Amino acid sequence: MQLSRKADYALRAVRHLTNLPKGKLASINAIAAAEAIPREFLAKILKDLTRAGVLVSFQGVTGGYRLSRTSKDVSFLDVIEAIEGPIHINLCTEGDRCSCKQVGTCTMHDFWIDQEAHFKKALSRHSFGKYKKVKA
Amino acid sequence: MQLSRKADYALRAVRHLTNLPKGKLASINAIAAAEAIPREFLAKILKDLTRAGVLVSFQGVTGGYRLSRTSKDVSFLDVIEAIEGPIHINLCTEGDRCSCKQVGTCTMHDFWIDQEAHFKKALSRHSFGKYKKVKA
DNA sequence: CAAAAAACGACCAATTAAGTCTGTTTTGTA
DNA sequence: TACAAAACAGACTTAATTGGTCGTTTTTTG
Repeated sequence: MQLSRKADYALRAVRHLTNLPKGKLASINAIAAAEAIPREFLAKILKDLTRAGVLVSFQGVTGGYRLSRTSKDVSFLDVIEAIEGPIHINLCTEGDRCSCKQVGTCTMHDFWIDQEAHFKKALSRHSFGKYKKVKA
Repeated sequence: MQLSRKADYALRAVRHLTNLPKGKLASINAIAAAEAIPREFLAKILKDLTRAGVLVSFQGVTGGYRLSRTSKDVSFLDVIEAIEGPIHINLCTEGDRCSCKQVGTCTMHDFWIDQEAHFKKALSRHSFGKYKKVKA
């Protein structure tokens, strides 16, 4: 019942990119140093975020990463799900993988569906706009 | 970011005990069969719940388990924390184990504290009274 | 071309999750 | 009193996941 280290690092990395001067890029090395994240592990994380469309990457000697869109349009949910996949607070809410469906009607199912919806909403409403120090 | 199978089983077991006729006990075997939980695994779970004070157990041939108090006074939080220990939605909210404290002030910390508080409140407000079929 | 950057994928150690197995103790009943 | 049925206790196992490392390749630019 805890966010993975990986997802937490991802959030920190994105927060870092939020405060980059417009048009600038940050390298893995720079982010790793600034946020105290193991270099190679961060490399994997940034790759995942790029594949998920949260970041844009540039190769080559002047390369690096930046957000793919305005920080206020990047939510915690975007980042977490990019790393961990779709959030399911209980096996029970994964639909097909829920065993209680076969046995009968699970009376606790609705509760978890509600909680999950609420949590996801909170995460999706929380954007990185809040972490921008110098507002453009 | 998901409830453990163990905690889910624990909730189902407690729900089962909620609907026991007053004064009656249920054995591990009975619960395991009714809720489709592996017998030996459930035994450990019920032991944990008993140690945590959620259930009361009786040994001997007519033994078994029952709730230690009214079902409306047993919350999801009671059960989950009995099994998984104190809930911490992120390493960040565990206080001492949070690395960001050393580095500086973590701007995301408050968000997690809030979310955790909200989630725990929801769990603590959700009691098993709701799952009682025949209301005393 | 050399340096610096990202991309890719194999590998690894430790921990946790989920469950099993074996044996002990307690207790009501035939 | 012996037996059966129940809980108690804890060691053990297996597989998956987590958190992270390493080595190599590709891209880009001064």
